[in-house]
Amino acid sequence: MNIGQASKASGVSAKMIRYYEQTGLIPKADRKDSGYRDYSPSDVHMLRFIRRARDLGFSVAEINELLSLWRDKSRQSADVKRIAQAHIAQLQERIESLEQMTATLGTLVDCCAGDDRPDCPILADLEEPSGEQDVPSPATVGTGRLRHRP
Amino acid sequence: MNIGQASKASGVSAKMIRYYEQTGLIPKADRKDSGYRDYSPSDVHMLRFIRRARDLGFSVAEINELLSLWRDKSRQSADVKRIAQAHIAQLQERIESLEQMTATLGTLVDCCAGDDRPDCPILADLEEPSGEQDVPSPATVGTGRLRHRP
DNA sequence: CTAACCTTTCCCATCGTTGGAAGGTCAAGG
DNA sequence: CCTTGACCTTCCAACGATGGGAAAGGTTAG
Repeated sequence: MNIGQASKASGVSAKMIRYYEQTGLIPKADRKDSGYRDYSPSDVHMLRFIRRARDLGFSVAEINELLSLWRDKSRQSADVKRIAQAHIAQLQERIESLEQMTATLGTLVDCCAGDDRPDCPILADLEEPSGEQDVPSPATVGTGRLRHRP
Repeated sequence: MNIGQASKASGVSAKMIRYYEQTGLIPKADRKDSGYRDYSPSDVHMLRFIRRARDLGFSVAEINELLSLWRDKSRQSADVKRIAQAHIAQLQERIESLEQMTATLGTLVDCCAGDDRPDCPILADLEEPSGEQDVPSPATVGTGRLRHRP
């Protein structure tokens, strides 16, 4: 199976398949005489696993953990559960900070006349935050990102 | 005022101040004879504006829009309101997809014995998604990111 | 044989941010 | 005066995950 077919079958772009190989997330693919990479159905299986985990917001580093547990037949489901739970906690942190942002912005928008007068409470707040206490813990907001899927 | 003092006063790192200048988000700073950048209190004011907007999850591109409205004395608050509302909609989209992820993961974790047996429903689902319908609209998930704040 | 398509590797860009190296400036103290 | 340390300058690189594209070669149907 060529990379293009593996890509279609797994939903992972050919570019990303090569990238995952290059960074060691997946083992180096077999090569045909032509030099083309050759994928087996079980490779596609693994790629779909990765794709699915990405859709669930796991980082590649986390997927690495999951993959090694997946490959390890004596894996303990407790380990997987632990990783999943930690990931849920991360997601919830992100949700909370996003909700805080929308709440703040929503308040500002509600206060905004939205007409053609130049007095805008949104800009005013950006200049001089009203509550002084800005978004609760900006330090914990970042680090996690959502994936780029244009 | 040196860049370090402007940084402390605004909460924007010196690195980022230079980056914002370089990319044209803020105008080129005045220079002292020594070559050091020289910042006025109103520059610091602008930097705090930027900082606050980043905390609210605006992208630099969006901040560019906000800044030009801010600088434009005849700005219409309707324009600012429009930008803020669009941003809220974006944030809500992200929240929804994150909530979908946690819901799916939560279900899996609940089904997981969490003991030392190798049968793990989480891994099983990653292999063969149960609902087949994976996360609702993964295509709309990405593109927006949270900022990197280690 | 040729056209159309696939694959290969390689480099570049994105976005926001941090890190470091190599070198210039400034202020205080010996 | 000179040294020390804190600061500043520019430039270059990296992160993570992904896409874009070029140049070169393989494969396949007509």
